[in-house]
Amino acid sequence: MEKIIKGNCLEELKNIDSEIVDLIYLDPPFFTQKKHSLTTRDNRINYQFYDIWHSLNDYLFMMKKCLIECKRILKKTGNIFLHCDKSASHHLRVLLDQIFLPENFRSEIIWSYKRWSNSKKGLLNSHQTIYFYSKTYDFKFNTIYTDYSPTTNVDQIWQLREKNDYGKSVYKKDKNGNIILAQEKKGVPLSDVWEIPFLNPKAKERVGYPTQKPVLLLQQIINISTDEGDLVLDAFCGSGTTCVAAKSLHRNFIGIDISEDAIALTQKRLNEMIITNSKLLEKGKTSYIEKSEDELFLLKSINAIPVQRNNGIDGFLKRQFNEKPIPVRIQKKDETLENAIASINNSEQAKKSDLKIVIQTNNYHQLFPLEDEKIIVIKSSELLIKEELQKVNMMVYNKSN
Amino acid sequence: MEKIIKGNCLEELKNIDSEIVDLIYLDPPFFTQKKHSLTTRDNRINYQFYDIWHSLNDYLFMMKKCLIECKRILKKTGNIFLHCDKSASHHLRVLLDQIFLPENFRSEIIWSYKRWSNSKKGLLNSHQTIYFYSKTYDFKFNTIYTDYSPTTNVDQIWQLREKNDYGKSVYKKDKNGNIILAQEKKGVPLSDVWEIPFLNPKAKERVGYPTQKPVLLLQQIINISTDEGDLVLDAFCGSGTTCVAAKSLHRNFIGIDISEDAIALTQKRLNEMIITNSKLLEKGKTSYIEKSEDELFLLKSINAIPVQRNNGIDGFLKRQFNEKPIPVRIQKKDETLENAIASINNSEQAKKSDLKIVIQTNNYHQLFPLEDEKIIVIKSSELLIKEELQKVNMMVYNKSN
DNA sequence: TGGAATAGTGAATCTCATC
DNA sequence: GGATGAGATTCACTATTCC
Repeated sequence: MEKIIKGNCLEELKNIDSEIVDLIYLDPPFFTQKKHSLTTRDNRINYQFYDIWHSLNDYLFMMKKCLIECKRILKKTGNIFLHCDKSASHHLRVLLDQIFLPENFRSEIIWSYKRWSNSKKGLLNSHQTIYFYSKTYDFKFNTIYTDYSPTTNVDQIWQLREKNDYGKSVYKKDKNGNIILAQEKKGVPLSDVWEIPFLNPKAKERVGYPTQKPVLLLQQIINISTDEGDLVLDAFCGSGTTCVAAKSLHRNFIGIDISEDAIALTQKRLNEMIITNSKLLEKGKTSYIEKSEDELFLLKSINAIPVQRNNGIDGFLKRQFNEKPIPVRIQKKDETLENAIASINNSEQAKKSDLKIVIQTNNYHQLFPLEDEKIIVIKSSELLIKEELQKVNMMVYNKSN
Repeated sequence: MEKIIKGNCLEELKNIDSEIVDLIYLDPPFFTQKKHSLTTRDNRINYQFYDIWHSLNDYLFMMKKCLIECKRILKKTGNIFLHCDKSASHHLRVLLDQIFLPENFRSEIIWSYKRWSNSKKGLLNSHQTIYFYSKTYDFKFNTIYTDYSPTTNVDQIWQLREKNDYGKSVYKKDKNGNIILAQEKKGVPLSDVWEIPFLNPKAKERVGYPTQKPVLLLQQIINISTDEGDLVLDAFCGSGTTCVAAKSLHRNFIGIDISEDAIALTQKRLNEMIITNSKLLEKGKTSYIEKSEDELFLLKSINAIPVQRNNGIDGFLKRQFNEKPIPVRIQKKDETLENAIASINNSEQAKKSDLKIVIQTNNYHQLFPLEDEKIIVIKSSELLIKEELQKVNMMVYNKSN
């Protein structure tokens, strides 16, 4: 079943039979008290909706009525996910406790992401909350396993453990004192903090609808709480992300939205089914990091900001010279000092600076006298220490002769 | 001021003058309805406390009274951080809204960590929430800057941009078509999701107290919301992490706890922060909780192992000389080089070494020629750069005359 | 006075030139 | 031509300026 309904969510929910839905995902207005508006990239359609309410009670009253209907249509094994942000999350969870009861609270999922924004006085917001409740204790759940953390001790994965007399966890041993191997391990169960990249402004998946969520987020929710063929419902479907995710995972779905534009957009997306894989998730954050730990410490020790993705520059100082940035280049292990200097000079960005710094890290290659006023060469502290130690060793050697 | 008070938090708070505290951190029982108990590694002390309540209302009534007192003692520029977990966070935030008002809500901080799995049905719980409210709009806040994301390229942070006629953002150019460089950049402001490792069960820092929080977490809170000399209060101080963090950052503090054991433990931890030189080596890799970040980076950049602050030594090189350790001393901000050298020479531990290293970090005091063969003085990279920049500035000045 | 325009942001993508 | 990498681009941001 694929159903997209234009209409008021409260009224439309009333038309749905009881106990037939496996998963409800709700992404209602967050009570931001703002008008949200965004235009498609071709400037042809301006999507907007008003998240402005007379009072908090108005908002909560609407949400309460909606949640009551949701509970009714949910199967006994069904789950509900309510997406909110800091604006009203606490009030919404109080509602959820009222309607679904505290014992059916399953998780507070944190969707965390990095975002572009100007600095403000205070901390940069970079997460939203998704409350996960089930209708009963007997809820459907598929455990997803993720990779072990790199710091995990392999011994702990392979060996069975038990609690000793003091309640401490120790490796279990048989009568002969041999360790006992554990059963098959699948990885670490998925945690309740989900680092999923925010839908990037440049992503093809973006359709120009404000508050659009990444398909990946919805796929994860659908994966843990439903099986193929199950019925998914989104009562505020907006740009239709839930429907797209459900379709891609072969689930049945019902999408409801009050806006004509939203319904049209959802239909269009279902026909095109454009889902961009996050390159960042695919390749992993670490694949973008080109600097070694040593280089990072060195940069930090001179109060420089590290930059990746640039051949000539490793970072730049926090202070400026002539109101221009001061780029820094660290001599690489097998690089001559000349090459290091050439490298920073070739960098398109560094060319615009009046002063550049090269940090020398080894002495394998002698440097001919430097003419360029715009380049400062500094020996790294480690190199200086190495040189001094050599001097002292020489003295010790000479004396003992 | 350093004050550790044994007593009921409500009563003790009442004895504190109004509007004198800069930062309150509260880590109350979370309403888990459980008894928490943990034993020290040597099995000698069993710490425990009861987080069992007659009803949610009982719990909230206690917290409400506590928060009202907190508001009273907080300065007009003061901040409060309330640490909670999923058990009652929503109710606590409703309380905070009531007492501190919604407009003084600053952030919902997510402390996320990796944890051992006890595979249950559902998502692995791996975060806690810290609510950040201020007393007024005019609150104290120090922005901390973090590194740019590895996916960020230099070009855009380096170049000034403007909106063109179509409202698109493009690089700004001068009359000659050259790009214009941007202002000074400090990095990315700290976000509200903090990934700080949960106390590793084997960590030295761990003292055997249940619900113990990492010092790093508290240091971050103290850093963003107070300056040196400010007054920090923790009304449920437990194992005393807040006090340790406050002391390490040179803040005054008051810690309150009802448990005799907790008070004793806090005192013990505070006392151990002053560690005798003789204990230094046997401890080996001691925790470096009191080192400033700058010193840490400097030590790391020369491949040295940081040691806890003592009068003479900041760290040891990983390599040895004459089969003896090489201690390192970093010249402090307001310290003459002579004093730095005297300091390391006076250190009991350093006396056993054949070679010592002093890293000079400023030029305020001239150094007379050094006779001592056993001391190597190295200028820090930052100082070297500073000197070079001064030279260049002089040249620019002379030329223009 | 207070909403609207605007100017400054940086994450992560897309694009396009280069190998 | 596929892979690579540098550069440009866009926005559920935020603070300031502008009427």
